[in-house]
Amino acid sequence: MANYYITTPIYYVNDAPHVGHAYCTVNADAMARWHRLLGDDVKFLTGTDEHGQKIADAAIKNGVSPREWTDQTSQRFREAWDALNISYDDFIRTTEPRHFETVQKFLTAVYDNGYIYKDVYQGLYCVSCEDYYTLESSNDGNCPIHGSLLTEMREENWFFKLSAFEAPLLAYYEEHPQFVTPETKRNEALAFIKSGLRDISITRTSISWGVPVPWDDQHVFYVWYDALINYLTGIGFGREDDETSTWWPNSHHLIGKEILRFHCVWWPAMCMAAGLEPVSHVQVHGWLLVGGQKLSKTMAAEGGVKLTDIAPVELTDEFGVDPIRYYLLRETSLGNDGDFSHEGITARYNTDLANSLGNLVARVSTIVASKCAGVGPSPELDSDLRAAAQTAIDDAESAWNRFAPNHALEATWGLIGATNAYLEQRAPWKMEPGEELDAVLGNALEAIRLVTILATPAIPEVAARIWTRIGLAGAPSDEVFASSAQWGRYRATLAIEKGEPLFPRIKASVE
RNA sequence: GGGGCCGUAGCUCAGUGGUUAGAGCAGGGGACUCAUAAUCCCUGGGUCGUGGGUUCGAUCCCCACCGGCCCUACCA
Repeated sequence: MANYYITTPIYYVNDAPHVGHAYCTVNADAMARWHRLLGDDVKFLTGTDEHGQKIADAAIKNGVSPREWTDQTSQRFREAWDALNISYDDFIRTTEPRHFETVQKFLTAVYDNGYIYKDVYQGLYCVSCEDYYTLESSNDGNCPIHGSLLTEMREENWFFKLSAFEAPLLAYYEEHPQFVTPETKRNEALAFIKSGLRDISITRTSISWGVPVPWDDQHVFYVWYDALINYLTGIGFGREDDETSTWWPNSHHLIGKEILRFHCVWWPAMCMAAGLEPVSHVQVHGWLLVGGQKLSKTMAAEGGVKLTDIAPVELTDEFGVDPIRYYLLRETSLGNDGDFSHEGITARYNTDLANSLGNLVARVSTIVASKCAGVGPSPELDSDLRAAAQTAIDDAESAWNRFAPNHALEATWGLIGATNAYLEQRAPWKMEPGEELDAVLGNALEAIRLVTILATPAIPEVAARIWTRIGLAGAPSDEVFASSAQWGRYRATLAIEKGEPLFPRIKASVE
């Protein structure tokens, strides 16, 4: 039993929810569900990032106030997460009063500790990007993306003394080898820190859509700077100290590789500056690619199907909620880029879900119905299947614990394969009713029971349905893993149901 | 310009401290018929991107190059 706090990034509401957001959120959800299964106290936080000039502009363009605009767009993320059966415990919006309060408390602490000072921000500005560049990061004074000439801008800003944290960050990395995973991403962050850190501008005077700077009412905080603090808002920093100490710093941020720098450099430094221990773990994931193409909204120009064009709800409507969750978790290993395609979803669906799992449940329940009068027999303690089950349990447990859902599911499906092979070998359909038949079917049912437990973080709805079909009351997530994930616990309390196919095969690749 | 990642069987990906390089899917052959035309068994010589280097020996170490990608300080 432990406390487990996991977060997704808060998503920028200028963008519609797409598969990339879903990928990250589903992974976090599976981890949250896994830890609830272990019996941990879990807090799973997601939400939306709602400040910044682009949001304010978008609102004006649509003829509504920024508040109304973000209300609408934030709601779309909630709808997407509802469609994907995301079990978040809290949904934060950076426009909420609680967030203002935490941000102001946090940054006041940083200010009081002497890590914020006023200076003139001077930089090269690209109107198209709405962003600043340094001379080095520019292309000889031209925008590296648009190629247009950058204009010199000056603005009085408050700065965060990031440069003061180079040594403390390196020490923190040294003392916490698991701070950033996988290791390649950790190396990337370390290389960046070692290359030298510059102070960063954290406020703006040119816009008003943001969190006001408490000690200077001319300024609001720069959007990224208030955004990171959401992780503390969610656990009551500066408002409910007990809540904060319950969940922090032993916490987990799941993030995409493109925001590594903010989470692995800025954020721990900010925490240190506020006198707070940094988050204990940042898990970095890669990107999904469509047809080998990278899909971010900045590369929209090229045309073709982009990941950002695919709404999660379209996918769940087409394939079902759990199949999409399964695909997102199974297909790629967290940390590397992965491939995303309709064909891939269809293949996973048919082979893993329909043929392996669905068919196993169907064939077993049919035989139980016809030869055991619908009552599930008990398993043998010394079954041939027991070793395969134990391997699956051990491997899946270890994989879930190290943020490797794909390996957890691979291990789980290993047991499904072993069970199908076991049935083939024993051929219960040829047996007369009796002890031998009961033993074989009891063992198969027990294997199925264990599979549903191991798979429930990924496919909670279907796992619960299978649980019911094999005659068990409640759901696999009702029990604590340590006691339920043991061979020999299967005892039917309800009648076995044949039911409709759990995953009807998909004939041709759709569309 | 600078930093970093990737390039392994038709496809999607594992992998190692340097011996005979792996899985799933697809393909081929066989078995079975309880099951969603499902399942089970057998079947994997692919220049481990290219060219060099180090070495007795490299897919894995070093260098260069080609191709794809990320970051370069507001896009999971």
